[in-house]
Amino acid sequence: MAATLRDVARLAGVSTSTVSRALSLPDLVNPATRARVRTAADSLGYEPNKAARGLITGRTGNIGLVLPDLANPFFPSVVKGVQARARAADVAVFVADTDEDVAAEMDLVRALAKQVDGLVLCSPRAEAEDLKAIAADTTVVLLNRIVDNLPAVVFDHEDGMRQAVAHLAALGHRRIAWVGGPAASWSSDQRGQGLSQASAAHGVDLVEVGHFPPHYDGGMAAADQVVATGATAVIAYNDLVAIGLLARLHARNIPVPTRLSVVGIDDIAMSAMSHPALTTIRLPKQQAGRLAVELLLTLLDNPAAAPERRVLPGDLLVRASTTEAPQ
Amino acid sequence: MAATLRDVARLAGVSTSTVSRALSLPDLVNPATRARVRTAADSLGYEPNKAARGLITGRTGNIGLVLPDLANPFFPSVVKGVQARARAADVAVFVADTDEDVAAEMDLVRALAKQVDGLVLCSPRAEAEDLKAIAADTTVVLLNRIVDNLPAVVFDHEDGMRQAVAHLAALGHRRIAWVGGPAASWSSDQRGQGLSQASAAHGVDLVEVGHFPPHYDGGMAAADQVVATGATAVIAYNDLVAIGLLARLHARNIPVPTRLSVVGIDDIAMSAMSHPALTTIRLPKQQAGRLAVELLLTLLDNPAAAPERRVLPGDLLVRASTTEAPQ
DNA sequence: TTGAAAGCGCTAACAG
DNA sequence: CTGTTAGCGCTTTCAA
Repeated sequence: MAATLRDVARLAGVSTSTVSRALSLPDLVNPATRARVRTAADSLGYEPNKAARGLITGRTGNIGLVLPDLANPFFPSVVKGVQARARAADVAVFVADTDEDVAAEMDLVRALAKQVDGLVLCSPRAEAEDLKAIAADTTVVLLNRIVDNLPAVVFDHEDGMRQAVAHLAALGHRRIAWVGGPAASWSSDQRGQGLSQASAAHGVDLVEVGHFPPHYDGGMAAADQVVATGATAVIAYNDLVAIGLLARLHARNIPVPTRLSVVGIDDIAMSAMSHPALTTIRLPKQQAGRLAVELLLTLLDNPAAAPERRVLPGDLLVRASTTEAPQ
Repeated sequence: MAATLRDVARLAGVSTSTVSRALSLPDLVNPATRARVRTAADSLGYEPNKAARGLITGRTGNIGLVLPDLANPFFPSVVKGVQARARAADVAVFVADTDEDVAAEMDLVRALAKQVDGLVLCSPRAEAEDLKAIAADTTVVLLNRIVDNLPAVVFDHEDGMRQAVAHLAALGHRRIAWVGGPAASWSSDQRGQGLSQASAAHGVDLVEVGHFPPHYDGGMAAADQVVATGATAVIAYNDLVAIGLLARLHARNIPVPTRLSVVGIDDIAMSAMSHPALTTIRLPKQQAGRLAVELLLTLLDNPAAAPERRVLPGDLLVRASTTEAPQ
């Protein structure tokens, strides 16, 4: 069906190796022959067989992206960033969704690892040890997770939380509730810690109401506990949780923001559409995806390179869900 | 690094061909040797190299999924269905997002086609001719699109629209607006047609307000025109558009549903969270994804099989955004 | 039931 | 600068 290197060689009247070189290392071949080969290749619509090439070079030209849940709008943004950068480098992307299941995550990672040159693990929930084991025999870049000195792209959660607390403190809030995400989530952890520091610095009380699923239902579930803390403001693990909070507060006739201010994190599209629109920390999701691939490609070309870590700042977006503390 | 067939053969004291057979065609090999080979393979943690196998069998064990926009929650659901079914068959999935760009779509499809056994094209915007051309040299299953007799999984849009119109007509609505999606969208077309028929059957006026981008902004943009039609109910291309409508109507102080009833399509998670919650047509998205892979795998195993078409029904979910026609 | 041999499409020494 | 040779890891005739 498809033309092979030999077909091109035959047509151009040269050996297969010359064709191979003319196409991959043009400098090593006489301009005249190079042109002849190119013409032949074009006329046959020749496209190299990646599998065959990979067999010998050991590179597949594919990478894998593993993430917890595509239904959370945070992740599609990351996917877009990853794909954009990958496409530019002519590499294809396997995408795997773990459904927030730690066991499935490791299985998927291991299965993918054998078929790709490298892996981007986005917000992985697995144990640090397991991730290190994977990284020992596959090139891996972490996204939104730090494990020892594995290469990683992360958001500056600490700074984000500082901005959120500063904002609320300036509005007179003295007691802030924190609705955490999954216990296995590194970012939830980071945010919680950043929050502790920032609230100490601002002299406000921080009340943690526990861990909740990182979506709408989690927010619904957390709302009553938040209210019970007596806090005048709440920061949620992410926008989805914040929107769930909003829904439940609305149902209970607790006015936002007049009685309770609500802050989300991520800035997913939906957060601008909620009622009231959500104050949130915008995270450069696509950029993070692009950068992760960038790091991965660098590492693949130069395995000896030191593992890099890139920290991306987030920024506070003030919208209608936060206002001055009551009375 | 990884163990090869030869390593296993050596350890088991047999030839590579025997190992190959013991693992892929166990019946053709003596139970005793088979066991020996299996033990050897396990102890080495042997995993066959897919690329090498593909080189000879012509099958990669990979499929591709191309879709317009992961940021539209409709598509992640499809992805999940596709991945679930693919995983069960031990095939990996390349995912490509075209960003609703027709040209990019064809490029991606062509690029992917060479690296996979088959392709699932979800809601493709390309011309029928182009899709047929692709299908001529790659196994393709269409999802949410019909082109001649290519294999496809589709939703019964006509019936869905009938349900929507019946619902609104029963509530006394006599003039219904339709906000269409992208002009290149097959499903928008189908829905429009279904709507024409259903409204004729129910004796209600249908007013088409044109084509809009299939997301929140599209709904925002369409809202004023919808109001100007004097319709008492509006059906939107999808839930995202419907939610955009809701937002703009809210901003203009036009009460939903008392003054205007709003119906969406898809039943994305967000539609249950909007204010008011959205009446919509639920589409079995994951199931469609699973089915598409199912068809694809069947076709790959039996290329001679007649192209099948599966039609999945949607069902009306009545929520707070629809009520009786005013006065 | 098993092994030897050939070869999928390509790249990478190594000569020339 | 170019051709020859060897082989990546696997499956599949073909004989034995």
